[in-house]
Amino acid sequence: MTNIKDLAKMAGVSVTTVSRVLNNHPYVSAEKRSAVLEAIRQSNYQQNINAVHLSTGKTFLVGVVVPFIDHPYFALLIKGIANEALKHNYNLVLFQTNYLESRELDALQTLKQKQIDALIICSRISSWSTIEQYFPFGPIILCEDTRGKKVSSSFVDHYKSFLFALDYLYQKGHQKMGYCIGRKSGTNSKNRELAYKDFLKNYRLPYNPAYIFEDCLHFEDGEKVVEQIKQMPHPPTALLVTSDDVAAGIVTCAQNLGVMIPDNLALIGFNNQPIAKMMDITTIEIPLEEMGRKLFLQGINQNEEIAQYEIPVTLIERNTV
Amino acid sequence: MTNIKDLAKMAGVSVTTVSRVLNNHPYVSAEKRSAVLEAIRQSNYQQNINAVHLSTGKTFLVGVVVPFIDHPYFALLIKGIANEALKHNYNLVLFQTNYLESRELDALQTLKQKQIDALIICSRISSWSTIEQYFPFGPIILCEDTRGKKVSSSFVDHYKSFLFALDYLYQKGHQKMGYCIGRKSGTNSKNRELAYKDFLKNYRLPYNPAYIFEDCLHFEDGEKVVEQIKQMPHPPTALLVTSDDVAAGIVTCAQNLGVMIPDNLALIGFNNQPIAKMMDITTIEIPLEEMGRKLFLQGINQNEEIAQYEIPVTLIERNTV
DNA sequence: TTGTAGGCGTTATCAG
DNA sequence: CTGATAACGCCTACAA
Repeated sequence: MTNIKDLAKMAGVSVTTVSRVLNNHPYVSAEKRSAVLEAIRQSNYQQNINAVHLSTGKTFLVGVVVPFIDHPYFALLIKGIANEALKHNYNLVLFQTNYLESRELDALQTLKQKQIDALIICSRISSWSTIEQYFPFGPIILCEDTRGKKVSSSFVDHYKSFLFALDYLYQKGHQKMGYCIGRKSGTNSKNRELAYKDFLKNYRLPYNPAYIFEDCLHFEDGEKVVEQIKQMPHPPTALLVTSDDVAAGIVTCAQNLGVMIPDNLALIGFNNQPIAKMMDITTIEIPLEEMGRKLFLQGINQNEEIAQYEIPVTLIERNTV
Repeated sequence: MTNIKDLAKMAGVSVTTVSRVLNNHPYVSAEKRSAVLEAIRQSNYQQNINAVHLSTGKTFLVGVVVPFIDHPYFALLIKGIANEALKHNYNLVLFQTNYLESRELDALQTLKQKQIDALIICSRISSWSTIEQYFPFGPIILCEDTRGKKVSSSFVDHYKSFLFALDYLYQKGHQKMGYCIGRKSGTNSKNRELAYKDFLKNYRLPYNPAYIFEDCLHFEDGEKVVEQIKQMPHPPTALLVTSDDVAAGIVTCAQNLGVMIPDNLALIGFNNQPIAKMMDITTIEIPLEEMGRKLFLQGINQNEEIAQYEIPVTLIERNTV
């Protein structure tokens, strides 16, 4: 492989000059520049990017941590991140953790090793204090409410959104509402749980743990929700479903099992995925791609101060409430 | 940041010795080793991985090219790749191309620059000859039938699978069958088209271009398929649907529009995604995660010869035929 | 078992 | 405008 030194020799100039034309720096005469360019052409030269990385201390690589990628929420987030990264000539290193702490640590380590310039953590399992230890090594951006902490983030105020959706259902006459969620731990889930409990307390409604459905991630998870509801003597009359996919699964399954929607069961999905539109599902729109974009920008703008961006959501009224 | 030289000074040894303990090489006395370890502990030392890369010429990074990640087919493929990469201590660089040739070239370029050790192209837009030019720079693995070419791949014989599925439908009494596909170009699609035409010719059935539905990628795309079919004077009686997601969308929409499945319209999906099981959709199972695993291994086993692995598929009979 | 010295390919500083 | 030369941080013959 020919290197910068070879080029210098071929063009009859110094490596410095070669480096200059390579990086489009000024102060190089037209003739020398073209000599170098010619040498590059002839030799089919290719920069060794690792050497550049070592020398500059930058890699134009940003890490993205997600528990799994085969989920519309994360897929859309990554899509937004990827599109923005493309604009800024960055590439993405993907860390699929399956919520394995060791895997999350790997990602953090990678930051410390300077293999990536920044790390975006879309969802985490590891504790706050372990993540904190890596702050000195580069920007770490989170996708959860970090207000009050010294970390940047773009996030949805899930407490507020849940309260809003619950209120909406209440106005529509519902008293027995529950919700479906992916996992119960995690900041976002905790905030929703808090909202749920506060809401119940506020309206003096009873708390029924059976109204909370865990492990609802995909379309097919809607099935068990409907089955469980059918067996309840006092089923909920409305459900907040934290992913439109799952809501769609519930709608489909409900149809087959004779549960009328919205009459027997009202539904509010989240994200406003295309599937929600097609199936006419009332939903809370979360601009995930937009959020991905923001996350990325926070990662690479080092001159920027620590900032927490709240991403606004909007209710899309359709026919499941 | 403390480096290997500092460590050497602290531990009172040479950089070589430090390097040895860092890489678990033999021939270093117990006491020197512990001295180095102690220095590492005290200094909170962290290797600069870029320097390692430059020196060794390897990055433990594998590139993955996909058109978009928010699609179950690619998501599952990536999932398989990611899981295997994890086992071998590799990380993944994700290239989302949106089928932009320039973006694919970026990925290829990255290989040439030695930023990644191998490149897995799950689906491509660029021509065969341009890809060929990058063979000298590292392993390039494809996800399409490359038999007869000098490239490694793991692939499904879509010609064979399509023929098989078509035959199955024919045995069940169908004569007017069509198919839904993501895009018409692409090797895999071409092979399916070929199978389709050969099949028709073989049974002396007429070719009707209206029976081929393009741009069918997601659940919601099922809607337009059903709508189009409803308007046809002579609609197909059976459809091969190259993604279970889309098949599920068709089932759902058909229900709403009064198209009976399988009586008015029989369906065979592809992939055997969980959604197919839940919705009782007959499908051709493609072990995508397994395929991802294979692809990855082909990427990193440089001693291995060029090889093309055909991934077997199986028909899962359910209730849409 | 240990250490010296050279190399990996670039960029950056600084003196012309 | 141009070019030595010193980083960048690590690995690895080769010599001892």
